[in-house]
Amino acid sequence: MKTLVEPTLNLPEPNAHNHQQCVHDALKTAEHLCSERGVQLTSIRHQVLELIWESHKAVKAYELLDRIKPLQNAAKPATIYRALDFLIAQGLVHRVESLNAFVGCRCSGHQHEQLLLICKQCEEVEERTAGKVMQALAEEFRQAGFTAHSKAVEVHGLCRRCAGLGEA
Amino acid sequence: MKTLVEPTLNLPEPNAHNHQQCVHDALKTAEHLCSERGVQLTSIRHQVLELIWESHKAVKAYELLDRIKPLQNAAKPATIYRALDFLIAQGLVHRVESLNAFVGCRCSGHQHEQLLLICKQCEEVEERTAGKVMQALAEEFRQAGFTAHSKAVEVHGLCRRCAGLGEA
DNA sequence: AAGCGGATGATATAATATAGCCCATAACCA
DNA sequence: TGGTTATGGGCTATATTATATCATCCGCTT
Repeated sequence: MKTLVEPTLNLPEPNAHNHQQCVHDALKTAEHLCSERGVQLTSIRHQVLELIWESHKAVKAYELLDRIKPLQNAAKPATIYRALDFLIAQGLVHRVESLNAFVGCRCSGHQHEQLLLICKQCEEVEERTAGKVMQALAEEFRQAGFTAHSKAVEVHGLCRRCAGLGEA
Repeated sequence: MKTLVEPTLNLPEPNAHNHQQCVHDALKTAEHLCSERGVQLTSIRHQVLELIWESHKAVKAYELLDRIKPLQNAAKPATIYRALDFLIAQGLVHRVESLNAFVGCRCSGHQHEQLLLICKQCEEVEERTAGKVMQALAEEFRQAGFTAHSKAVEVHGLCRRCAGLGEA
């Protein structure tokens, strides 16, 4: 299986962190989880996950398709959507509803419902556990007599860095 | 301008309320707001709004298109999307991101960010102000240094009635 | 070898949304 | 009066996102 990494070359890497490490951890975690669960993190699925983790931006399905073609010549939309379905089912990827796009999940395997902070400027998505928010939601559900199955809390705005640059 | 109402005939109207009154109020409110704001609630926009309010379910753009054709023979996708853009900008309609669908807004003209409770069974959307949730969100934003521009809090699950029926 | 299930290949098409150009109307102003 | 602009909307085309369906392959079990 070919690999994709090509250490992000000289892309301006926005948030100060060791992204290679970050990707590496995410992939290792995914491998362990799938192995534990007895599900197959196949070559295609692994490649899609790797592509998603190339940045912390939400990425579109057809963008993934274009980018996987050099590696999987036969790739078609269904190829990507099937891989995404799997990755989402395993909690390895979030679907960002408001963008029709996908982002790597940092809390893979945990059950936390997440808050996604989506920066309009740099397009990066920050994931937060936001316990208080989820508690307050739970109380709303109780009052409304609503049985929640899935929560999508997506907020668009400016991240700290981009807001800071705007002011400067 | 033709009208659409045809008093919901014998559709099983789920939630116990006077829906005709409900629609009437929504339309009147919309008319007043647009007039106050000096924007045009044109015939097409009014018809689209009326169609959206036919139920409390989220409705798809192309469903609206099909349903408006008897009245607006020339209607094309852009006809609907333009009307929707307007109605959303005026806060008269919510876009439900997780469904790519649209629902009438009950708090038109107010600035409240809303919580949308979307029932998987009856497909109705309940809108709640959820002050505590929004407060908790605000606190998260502060911690994250995030400047929020739009919040979409959409939850899928079962409404009180449908959950009740399930148990029964 | 036969049969099974999961993953993928291959083709087609459905569903959702926007771009771009033109024209009609109304409001405003020189 | 005539020019100019802004807004709404018709029309054609096309972009983008997503799924359905059937065939094939591969590893595993019997």
